[in-house]
Amino acid sequence: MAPKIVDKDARRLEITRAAAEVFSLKGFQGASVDDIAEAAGVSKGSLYGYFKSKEEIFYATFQAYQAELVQECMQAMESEGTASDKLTAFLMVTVTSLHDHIEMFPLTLELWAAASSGPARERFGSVMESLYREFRGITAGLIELGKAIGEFREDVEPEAVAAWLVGGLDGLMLQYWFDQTLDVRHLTENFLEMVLRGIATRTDLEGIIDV
Amino acid sequence: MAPKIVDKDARRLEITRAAAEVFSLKGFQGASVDDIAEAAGVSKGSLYGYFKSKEEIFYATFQAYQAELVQECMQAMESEGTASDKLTAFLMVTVTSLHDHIEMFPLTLELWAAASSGPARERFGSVMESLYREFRGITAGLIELGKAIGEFREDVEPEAVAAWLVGGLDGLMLQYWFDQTLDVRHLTENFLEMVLRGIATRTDLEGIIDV
DNA sequence: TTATAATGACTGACCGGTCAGTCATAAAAG
DNA sequence: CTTTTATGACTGACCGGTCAGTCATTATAA
Repeated sequence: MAPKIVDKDARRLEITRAAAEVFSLKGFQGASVDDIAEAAGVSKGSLYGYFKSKEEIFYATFQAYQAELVQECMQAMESEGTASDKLTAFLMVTVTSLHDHIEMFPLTLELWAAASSGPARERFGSVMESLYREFRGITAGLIELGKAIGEFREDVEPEAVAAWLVGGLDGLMLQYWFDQTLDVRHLTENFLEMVLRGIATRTDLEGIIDV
Repeated sequence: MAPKIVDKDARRLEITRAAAEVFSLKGFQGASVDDIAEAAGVSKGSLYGYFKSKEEIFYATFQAYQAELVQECMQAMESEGTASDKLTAFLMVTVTSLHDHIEMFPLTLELWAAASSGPARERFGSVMESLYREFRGITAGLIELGKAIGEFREDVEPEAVAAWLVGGLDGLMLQYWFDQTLDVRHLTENFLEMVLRGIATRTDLEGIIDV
């Protein structure tokens, strides 16, 4: 006498995948629970067996999307080479991943909006804060490393560079969303070259610049 | 035989000011037209004498907010000095202005979200595209200028630096919204110092770096 | 049998937008 | 100066529609 068993977690993940598409297409408010249920191939009532509210669905959906992205980016940080190499790898992997999944970008924009005002502000806001803090911390750590081994100059402030690079990625993708003729990878490569030249120590500089 | 005549345009502007607060607090979807009417001190019916839809109110509200910001930033571009000076002035004025009006930032986030998905995507999306194109164009123009007079290196790609600086501002303010302990002005000063060093020509560089 | 999953009709709150009517105003008439 | 009247700004009750969330019922596997 045991009941029908389903893998709840797997089912939840499946649902978030369908929800991601709907949210990206219609936004958080614009997507109705009926839309999501239909996209996921389940009934509305069943949905509420997996999530206790629409907000919950959105939250889980973004978490799942983000988890993939973060994992990819973190791996890049552990590449071999100088601090510059690692920083480059991190930025290029991130920009490439965002570029390749640009159709999901509205999900991020929706989260920003949800976290900025309205009833969900408290909840989503603190998630965003810690997320950015983590990203900045890791990036700043790379810069610190570069400074420690004399690769980067003493007057470089890791927090400043980290905040701008992390923020720049967001801002760049935003522009790309509105104008997909931008070659974000190329733009990033060129800009990063300039930044690295600006923060590298004299000795390293000698080797890089010429002309 | 005529009743009291009101200055429609002035009244519209007044209404957008009240609406800006409401939209910033509750978001576009979250703010009801009744909320806005109450905040503006007029009846809902009267509101529809000034604007033909809620979307129209939001659009006008953002336009008014943005117009002030853009004007301020553009002035900074026309300051005296080298290309570096102008670029610095532009970034610092912009970041300062955004910082001082941070309570209005959710309005921007709402617009991004509205422009990214849903029914208003077409309308708001094209506005955003041209807005960013203009900002990048002006910034890139400054870099071109610097290259032309030999202040900046030949291998600097104006479009790349422009896209990243403009995007970086957005991304930085986003982080600031979630964590207002960040000293955005200082972070920007330091990072820009690094960037300018990276894009300056060798000769200029000699003067700047030492140690 | 029985415990659980799944369903979808239903509900009640909310909201954008409308419209018939009110009222303060000021021009015109006496 | 007083009365009449044309005007349009303003009001708020109302309507049609939408949607998040519920629950009584049915299906299914053990």
